[in-house]
Amino acid sequence: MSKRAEQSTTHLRMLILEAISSAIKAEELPEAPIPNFSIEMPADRSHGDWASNIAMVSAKTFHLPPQKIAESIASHIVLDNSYFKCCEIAGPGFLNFFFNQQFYADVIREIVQTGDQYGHSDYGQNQKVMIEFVSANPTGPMHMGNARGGALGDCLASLMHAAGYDVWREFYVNDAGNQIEKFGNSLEARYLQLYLGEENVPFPEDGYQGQDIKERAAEFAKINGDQFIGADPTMRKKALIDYALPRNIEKMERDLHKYGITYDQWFLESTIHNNGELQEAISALTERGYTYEKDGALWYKATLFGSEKDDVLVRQNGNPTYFAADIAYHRNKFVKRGFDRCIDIWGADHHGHVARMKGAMEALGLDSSKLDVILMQLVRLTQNGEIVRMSKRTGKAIQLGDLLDEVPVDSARFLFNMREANSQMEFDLDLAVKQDAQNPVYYVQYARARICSIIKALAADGITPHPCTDEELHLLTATEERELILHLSRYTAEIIQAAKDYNPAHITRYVITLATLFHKFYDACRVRGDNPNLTNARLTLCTVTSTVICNVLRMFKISAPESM
RNA sequence: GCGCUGAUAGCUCAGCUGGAUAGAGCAACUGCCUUCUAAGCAGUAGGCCAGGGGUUCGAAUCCCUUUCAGCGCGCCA
Repeated sequence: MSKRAEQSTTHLRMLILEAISSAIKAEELPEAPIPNFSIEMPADRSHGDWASNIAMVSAKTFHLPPQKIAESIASHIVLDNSYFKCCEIAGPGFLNFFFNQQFYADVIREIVQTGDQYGHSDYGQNQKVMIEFVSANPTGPMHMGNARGGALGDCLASLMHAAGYDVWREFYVNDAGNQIEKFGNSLEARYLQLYLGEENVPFPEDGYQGQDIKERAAEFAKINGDQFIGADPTMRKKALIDYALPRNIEKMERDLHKYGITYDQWFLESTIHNNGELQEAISALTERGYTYEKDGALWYKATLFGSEKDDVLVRQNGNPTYFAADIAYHRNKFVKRGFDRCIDIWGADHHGHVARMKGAMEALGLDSSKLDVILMQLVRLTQNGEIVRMSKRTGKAIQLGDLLDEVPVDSARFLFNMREANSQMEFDLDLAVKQDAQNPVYYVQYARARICSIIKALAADGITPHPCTDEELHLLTATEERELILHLSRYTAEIIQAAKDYNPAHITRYVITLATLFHKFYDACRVRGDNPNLTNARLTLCTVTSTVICNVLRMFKISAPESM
């Protein structure tokens, strides 16, 4: 909600409490502790702009029927100098409050004044928040899950920035460990196959099958020729990895950039292996007595922190596990870099890892509640009504790059943020490619384009908006106008709510509703008319609506064309 | 076997920490363009909120349970 609206609810709470006091003084209500009560917006607008359940929840303590309590409060409440014009008693004892004209006028003024900052708040108090997302394996191209994670993470970051957090975007690059080994083995096999024939060089069973591996090997061969055929296998693999890995990372960076995503940092897992922090983290656990040796491996006592079994940190062969590195990485986020809060976006198939990771934070003496993991369900890609399978291994899977070749970025970013992370979603390729009304992103953009068109058409006749007087703004009394202004007034609160819930989908829904309310207004109220005062007020309403639509779209890095 | 998610209109999904007759968009049907973009609006139809218990003034929402679905329980990442 706008500052106005927010003030209105805290103010209202105070007014209700004062009314109860007067009612007690007048001996209409007995002295009794007042329980917690809510002030919320009813789904049905005819039930007021704010409704309170005070009479119902206090029925017990006052030993009176809710209706009676409501009547007493209503008769004692003083609404002068507030944003409310009246209070009604309804249903089982709800108190329904209605905004007065001044409220609507002030909402519009506030948006005019704050402009592209409207919606921003200091709710987050500038806390340092890291959002780590996508973090795809650099061993191959990114898939559809990464596409969803990218849209989600990036928009969430912008959302939290708007809510007053100091946001940091990070990509964790798994450039160490087992899968890099596999990567090397796969590259090596493809490289050798080029010279020795596919039938003479077996491809590793657990190798990466993708076409991209062949391509990288071929590029490498083009540069280096056959000089590595007889080389030491370790050297050969290292050379191949050193060639291919940076290129894969660059490709991801390029693809994500095309997608509108720029990270503050690409954090290499290998840095933690090399700078001693991995060892530090392990030592920290050992010092606290949470490790032991068994079967030649170093174990972490995860069972002390809620897990069903302990976990290996250092394998028998001396190599640290992924989990050990991940512990060190998260320790780095909190201890070394001092983030107040860290959000990880993971695929839902990693949910088993969440409790372990949080447990490990506790084991290190860190507050695990500062680590939040958003689990993202998989995306089902559909086309022509059929599910398109995706697999990183088949080499035929639809990749993020392919998606962006087909689907406009605006469309992808919006559609991936239509559903909550935790719900499985269907991504309809046909719909995403379609540049028409069925695609919600166009519906929203169209509303804004319409506004631009109105402004342009009126300007052509010399009618331009100028600062509104109260008198003019008080002319906006139609239901469609009121509904639209009311919705505009809630934007800041919606941002805060969405930030609290880590849920950008809340905002895509908000802006769709905003577009709908504008279209309804457009249909019911003509801007151009005989009354210049009303025209000016409506033109201003159009302008502030456009401001809010643009604020949302800009926040999500979606374009807002002036004409369509 | 243990655990994590989820189940709401034909389809895709909302429904905020319990609130007033359960919502939207697609799809179907009916209307609305000599007036600011019809990429729009209005209307009709569509529901035992998976089943069953409980908690209370009040449950789609909270608790228990059953069924079904997806996933996880590696010295993989």
